[in-house]
Amino acid sequence: MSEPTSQNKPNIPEVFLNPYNPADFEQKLYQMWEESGFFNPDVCIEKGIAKPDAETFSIVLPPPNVTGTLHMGHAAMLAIEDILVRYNRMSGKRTLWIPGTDSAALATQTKVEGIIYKEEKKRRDEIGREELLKRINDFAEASKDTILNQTRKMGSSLDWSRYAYTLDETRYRAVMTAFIKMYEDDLIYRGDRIVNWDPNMQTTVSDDEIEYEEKTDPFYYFKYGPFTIGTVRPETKFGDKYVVMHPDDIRYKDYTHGQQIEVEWINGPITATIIKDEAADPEMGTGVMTITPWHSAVDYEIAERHGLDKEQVIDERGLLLPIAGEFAGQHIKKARALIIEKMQAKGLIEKIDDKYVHNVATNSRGGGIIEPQIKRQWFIAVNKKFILKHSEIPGIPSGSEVTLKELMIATVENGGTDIFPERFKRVYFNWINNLRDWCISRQIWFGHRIPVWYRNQEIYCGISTPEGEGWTQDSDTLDTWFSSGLWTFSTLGWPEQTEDLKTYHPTAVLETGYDIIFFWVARMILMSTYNLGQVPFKNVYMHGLVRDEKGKKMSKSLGNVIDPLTMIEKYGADATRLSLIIGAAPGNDMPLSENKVKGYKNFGNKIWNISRFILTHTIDSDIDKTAVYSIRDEEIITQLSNTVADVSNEIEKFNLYLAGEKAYHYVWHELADIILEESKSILTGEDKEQRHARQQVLLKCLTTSLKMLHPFMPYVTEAIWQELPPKFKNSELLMVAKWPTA
RNA sequence: GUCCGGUUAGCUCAGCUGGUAGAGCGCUACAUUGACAUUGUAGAGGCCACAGGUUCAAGUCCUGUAUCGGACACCA
Repeated sequence: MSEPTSQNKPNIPEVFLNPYNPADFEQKLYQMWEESGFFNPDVCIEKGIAKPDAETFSIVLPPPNVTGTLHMGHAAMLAIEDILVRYNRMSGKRTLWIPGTDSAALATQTKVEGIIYKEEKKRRDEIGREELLKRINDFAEASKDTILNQTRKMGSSLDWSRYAYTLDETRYRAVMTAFIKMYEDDLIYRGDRIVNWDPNMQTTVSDDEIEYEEKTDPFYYFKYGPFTIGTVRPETKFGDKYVVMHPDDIRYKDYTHGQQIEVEWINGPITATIIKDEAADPEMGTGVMTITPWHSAVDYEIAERHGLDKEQVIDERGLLLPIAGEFAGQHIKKARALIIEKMQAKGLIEKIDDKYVHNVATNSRGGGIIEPQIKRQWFIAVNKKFILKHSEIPGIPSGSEVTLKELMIATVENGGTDIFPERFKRVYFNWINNLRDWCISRQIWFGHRIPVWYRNQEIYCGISTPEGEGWTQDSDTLDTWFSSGLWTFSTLGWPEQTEDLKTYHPTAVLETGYDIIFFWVARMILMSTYNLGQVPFKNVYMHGLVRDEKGKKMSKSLGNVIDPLTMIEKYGADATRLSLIIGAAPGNDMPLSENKVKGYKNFGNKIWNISRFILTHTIDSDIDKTAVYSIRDEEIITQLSNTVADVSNEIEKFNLYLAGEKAYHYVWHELADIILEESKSILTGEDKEQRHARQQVLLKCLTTSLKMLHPFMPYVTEAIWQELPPKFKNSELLMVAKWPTA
């Protein structure tokens, strides 16, 4: 008998003759997945991939800004979440990953206003609320596909049929329902309080949205009657009629609280009142200060403690008010020098320090320098008691009298929500303990408008305009984090009691960067525990920031930005994903270099070649024929299932970096370097039985490895899977193949 | 100021509940037209920041020091 010639021997698919080129496959594969419908758990149940009563696994995608573009931070987030989702889907769970976008109210409005001003030289007021909103909405609508398509490129197996947008109809109902409920529970109130005012954007900004910039300015020492006071901001000083010192400061023991003295000041003599308060630090300068309660949070608190007058000095646009006398109407920036000139002339300046370094508050969402102002705003009371009627939160029985702050603490303290890595729990508690009432109103137009109407002294809160004439709606909109806080359940259809809500809430895990633990994580816990009596998610997994190879923050000015889309184009999505996973311990910043991505592209090709080699030698194999395994064959099989068990275990513990590394190491340095090498002689040897057995072992190694690698490298593994002869696989799509178990 | 991390091979970092050190990249030598243009084998290189302590045993636990970084607060 002669050996079959290459003519009549079955051939391996031709695609394997060339190296794996991701660009040739990725788009087609994604389309195939999407069209299969398996991103949707309902379809998985329908087609028998998941049992109707299977455990659920749900994640909400932290919604990227609707006008944004994909950066490495997104890419890392998508890689991590998609690995969890694909693993759980293959494991037979009812797996749901919900996509969405965020209106990013302030940032988006700023952007569009900027464009309009540049092109038409028109400001917000000249355009009008309705027209501006239309333009912003059009802009958001037009740009949303950019980020969504870039999200697809990473291979994200999101259920697009459940796409949510923070401003769409369902989310609008959720926001209104939550607001009204909180209003009726007296947890939302309106008050005059000092807030962070952005004179550029003409809106308040929350404490968390502020960034401090270091600046060097002159520091002035002024004569204030018998005292010397210091300031960097002379332009706020016109109304300073209180002089504050520490009660124990012996230098000023002869002055008593409430004592009045006459002092010569910027625009003439004024009556000053002595205030003794511990907020004055005796170590600081002369230990004496004057206060400006309307424009400083600390001063405001002192004034509140002693019931002092508060006067506005600077208006909302940054112009001085009549209290400034001859300087009234001038912008603070220009007035400063003139005021100093006048003070100099009056001999009220003792000394000037030229190089005083201090922090200036700026609006991190694209606005300008923050000017504290007292304004009438809406707040959420975090320390006010109320009755939580229904509760599934550990340690909080239904009907408990609680505060929102207590709910936020209990959720994490009692393990209703677990945070990884552990150390962020402390960060979370620290923040909650310092939490003040949350200012939720914004003076911008893009966003959910506050559902409150006014008529004379009447006030009405409801979803639509009240009956009768003469009502006007509050012109403010809600902080974008108010609607984001509802995200885990508003995306599932709340306030309707939908099947989705019953099935998928609480969600399994929230995966996000540690930089938004306060903005978002804490607020979701607040909103979910309050509105549903449920924790929003059982686990929080914090990833670090993606940095360059030297650990520096990526920034345009440093020129060290690595663009995920460029990486996908050059090396493929699989390589990009792996480079963001391996070597990235949870919560630690991850260094990334183009070389690293390149290295993982090689790995993709390695898998490709392993497949080609195994297929070449097994394509003619009869898998139905019984195989007699040698001891070594058994050993290989055992090692394979141990590896899978190991990888599964690390994924369950959220140690994706270990899971990825172990899978990588097995495939390259065990399967390829050792098993394939030793198999060569067997495959070309004379012993037909031994050869047949080894063929079956290698096929098993191949299909199992492809499954094991799929969550990490979905494209190349699926591309290979599609080329396998049907007799070698038990599922048409690798994406829904059953996760191997020992 | 308060809190939290880090300090391990030339570089970037792993090392979970304590049992005399690991990966990737880089480097050196050799092999290789090969399943692999993207390969393999072998190798060099670390008193695990420092000083004490607990222990039969300490990168690993405790205390302190140095140093780098981060978050938050304050800044008249």
